[in-house]
Amino acid sequence: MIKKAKARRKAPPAPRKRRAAGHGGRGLSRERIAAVAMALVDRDGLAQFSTRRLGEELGCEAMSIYHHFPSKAHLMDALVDLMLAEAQVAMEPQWDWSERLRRAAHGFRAMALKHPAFFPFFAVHRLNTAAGVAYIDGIIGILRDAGFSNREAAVYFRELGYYLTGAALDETAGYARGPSSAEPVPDETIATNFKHLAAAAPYFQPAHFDATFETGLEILLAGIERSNQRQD
Amino acid sequence: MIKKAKARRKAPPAPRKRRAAGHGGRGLSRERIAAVAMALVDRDGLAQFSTRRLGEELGCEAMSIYHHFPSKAHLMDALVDLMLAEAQVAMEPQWDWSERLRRAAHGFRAMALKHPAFFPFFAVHRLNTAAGVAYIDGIIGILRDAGFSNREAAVYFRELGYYLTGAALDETAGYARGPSSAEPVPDETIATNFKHLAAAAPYFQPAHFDATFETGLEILLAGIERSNQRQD
DNA sequence: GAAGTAGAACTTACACTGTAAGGTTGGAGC
DNA sequence: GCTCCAACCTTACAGTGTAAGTTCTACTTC
Repeated sequence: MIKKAKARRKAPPAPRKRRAAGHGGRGLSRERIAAVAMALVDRDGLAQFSTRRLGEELGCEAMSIYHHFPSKAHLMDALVDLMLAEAQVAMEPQWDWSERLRRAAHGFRAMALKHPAFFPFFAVHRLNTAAGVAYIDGIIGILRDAGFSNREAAVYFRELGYYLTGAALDETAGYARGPSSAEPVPDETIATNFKHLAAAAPYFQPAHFDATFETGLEILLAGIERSNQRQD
Repeated sequence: MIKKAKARRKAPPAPRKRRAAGHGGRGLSRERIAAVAMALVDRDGLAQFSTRRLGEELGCEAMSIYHHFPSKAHLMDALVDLMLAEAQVAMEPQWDWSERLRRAAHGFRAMALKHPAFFPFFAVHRLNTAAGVAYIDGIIGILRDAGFSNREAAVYFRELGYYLTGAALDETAGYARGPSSAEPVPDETIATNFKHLAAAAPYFQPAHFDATFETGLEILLAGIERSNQRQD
């Protein structure tokens, strides 16, 4: 049943691109594919990312990737887990629980800002990968160690998560960063018709991101701390 | 230069689907296209939404949509503005500023929950459509009326927005709703390896969404209120 | 060395996507 | 009867993820 596949070709076989394939060479592997994919997303953005472009970058055909990942979704999972590996939950017991939460929050934000192009994907997907559930479990563990009930831990985990996700999303896909509307409202229109926004506009610049993030985080942590004192 | 276009056809011209085209008929219009598009996204989800599917639903060819919208991005803008039209900022002066913010927050959340399939798109796009800047301007206006400086208004607008976006995103694309990982961690693994998460899992169910949202919102509003008293 | 084998990579093809370019139609205004 | 034009349709193209089938290559085992 072997078809005359070769005979069908118009051009000569084209010498296959060399790859070492040995230990540590340029051969493919889950790790290398994921790392190159992340670099590609970082560089060109999510919208440009495709298996074919990734193949080019890896020096292989697109379909070779499927030998290592059953689908693009599986590859994206690997990128999510790469992200999470960078946002390790602070497990050091020398800090009290609120300081550990603060550090975890900063780690999360740093992770997002390190991969701003990928974060919007991260944000709209459930965190039920291996590294994802481990991450969640770690944060809840901090809250439980602090003496919060399971219900309280779940609630405060969520409220912090809401804030962290929204903040990271705004800094990576929001004002002046993410995909714009097809016909953005011109600045002149804002200046004349939306005085409040125009007046506050300077404070929407990236220079104010850090301070905004910090004060909001402190409001939340203080609110959680207050409820803790009331309980005990 | 008129080609023999007709002669090229294999099948007879196919009687054109009737559309009234008159006032109020089944003819196309920006409004009808946007409304049907939103209904389609609500029903089948963002991933299934395409111009061809929309054309089917409208009873026209995909390309006819382009007579009313220059690109799909423009159409998506219209959907964003449809969403915002449902989340009107509470302008009623009978409420004090914190109550107006609370009502705006509830309006935002209700909007997201009314179109859970579309919200993830909404969340990762800049809000620089016509309705978008008007919305932002309205919220900032509330804060300015309350006596906050431009800087404070920008900061608190953002912090509230972070929370609202994150909350809505989690309720529409998070736990048990949004796109899952390709190979989700099975429940048994969570039960055995991630005790904290397993114990808190019941409180992650939708039944707790309302209460979680409310308490977090109150923490933020109280924090903002406290800073206001300190200032004045 | 030769032969066999299994894994890794490649090739082709298909059903989708958004949309550029141009063709057709029916009705309004003269 | 004529022109004009908005509205809609047709075709085609470059891009996507990926199923299915094919070929190469390194590593055994004689």
